[in-house]
Amino acid sequence: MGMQVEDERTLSARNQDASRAGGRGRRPRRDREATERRILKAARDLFGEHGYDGVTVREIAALAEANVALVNRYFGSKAALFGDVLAGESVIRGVIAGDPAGLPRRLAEHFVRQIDQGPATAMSRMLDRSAGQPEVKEILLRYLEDVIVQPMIEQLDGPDARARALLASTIIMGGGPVRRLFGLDDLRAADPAEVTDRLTAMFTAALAPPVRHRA
Amino acid sequence: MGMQVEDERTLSARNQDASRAGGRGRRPRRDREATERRILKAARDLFGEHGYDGVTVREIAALAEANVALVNRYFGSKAALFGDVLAGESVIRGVIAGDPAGLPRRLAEHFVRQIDQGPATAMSRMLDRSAGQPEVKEILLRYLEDVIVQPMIEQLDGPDARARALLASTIIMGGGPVRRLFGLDDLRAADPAEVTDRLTAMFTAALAPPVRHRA
DNA sequence: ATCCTAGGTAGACGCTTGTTTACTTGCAAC
DNA sequence: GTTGCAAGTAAACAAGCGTCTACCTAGGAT
Repeated sequence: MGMQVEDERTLSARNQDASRAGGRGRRPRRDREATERRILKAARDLFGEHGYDGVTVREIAALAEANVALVNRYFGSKAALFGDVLAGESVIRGVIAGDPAGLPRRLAEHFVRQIDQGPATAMSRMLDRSAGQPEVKEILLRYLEDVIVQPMIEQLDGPDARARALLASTIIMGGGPVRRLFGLDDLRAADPAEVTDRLTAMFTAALAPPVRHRA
Repeated sequence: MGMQVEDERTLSARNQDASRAGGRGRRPRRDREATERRILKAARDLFGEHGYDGVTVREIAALAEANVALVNRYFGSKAALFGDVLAGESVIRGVIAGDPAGLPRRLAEHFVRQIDQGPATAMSRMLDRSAGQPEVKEILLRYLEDVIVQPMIEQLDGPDARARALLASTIIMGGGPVRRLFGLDDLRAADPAEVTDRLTAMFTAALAPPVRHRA
């Protein structure tokens, strides 16, 4: 059943026979691509768990079972690697996309889903605890802008769309620290349907166009 | 060797004027208390601005115009100093205290006030970007528990009070990163009264007792 | 005038960080 | 075989961290 799985580790002779069909036949002997992939995956897991500052390149290399020097050799620097990881993360993108009317509920369900999934969701923990160096702040800001704030704004009618999107972002970004610090037990103890309803109302309050009067 | 100290530093002999006894006759010769106060103030400012991990004890000592060793001598450790700073911060305590019905609006007004005051408010930035070492996480957790979550819970009726308090905490804790990363201009651009109303509705959605369809 | 103590200081300790250098090794082409 | 080159490695680099020790020194008590 697992025949076709691209097992990224341990196999050394497997990837040799997979010679590129159409292109030039050049294939890495010791599979640099696979190593890069392992490093990237390790970085995604660790950054997602502990944030940028909470992870060392040595830890990344160890988890990837690669040499420390390769991290910098292949990705340039720790910050650049962080940027690459961020570029690959786009779960929330799909959550925001859709019909504007259902946006608050989709965000709420996403939030609750993160509670159910436990503390293993990668993205959320990257948002907090990751702005040590100014360079990283830059990378993080660009990501949040492109993936969360701007897509939201495009769905919003009425004035102050950006301010409203930022209010909703407050809930999104606050979820990480709260889950990480206080744990998940207390949130799980509550009825998921009701938590979803509450969060929907919270997001609605942040995002809904101003109600002048009932028109 | 017998040379007099030229004291290139801005000598702190200025604070000697408190030599005359007030009440008890005992007064420190070189005023340890004043030095401790300067260190504590410097720590409060810097931790508030950059969080625990973003500040070094050398920076604290420099800002306080004190020797680095004194930080550890007087406060035990950097983590303990952080705890002392936290213990002195209690603005939000007064915000939460009051009649339960007005709690959401008070929280919202506090949030807006932080926008108006600019990025200089100490507490908020300490909540994110400050959980590097497990020991610090412990200190931070205890503070948040005692000052925010528990006081909130005591004001809440109905089931799942803790989960509801955590949802409200999400907004509180998310505000820091959002303000820090995205700046204040876009939030300031919106009508403060409307932002306050939105936040009030957000906090209400998080905190209000369940409505139980046709209860 | 001298002593004694507490406030203050300089410097080093041991450790960790991200990064780089010099080297070795596997593997395909010759 | 031998060679060439990229993949991979070990070790060191320089800088920064929190902390601690040994040492000065101000200045009231004696």
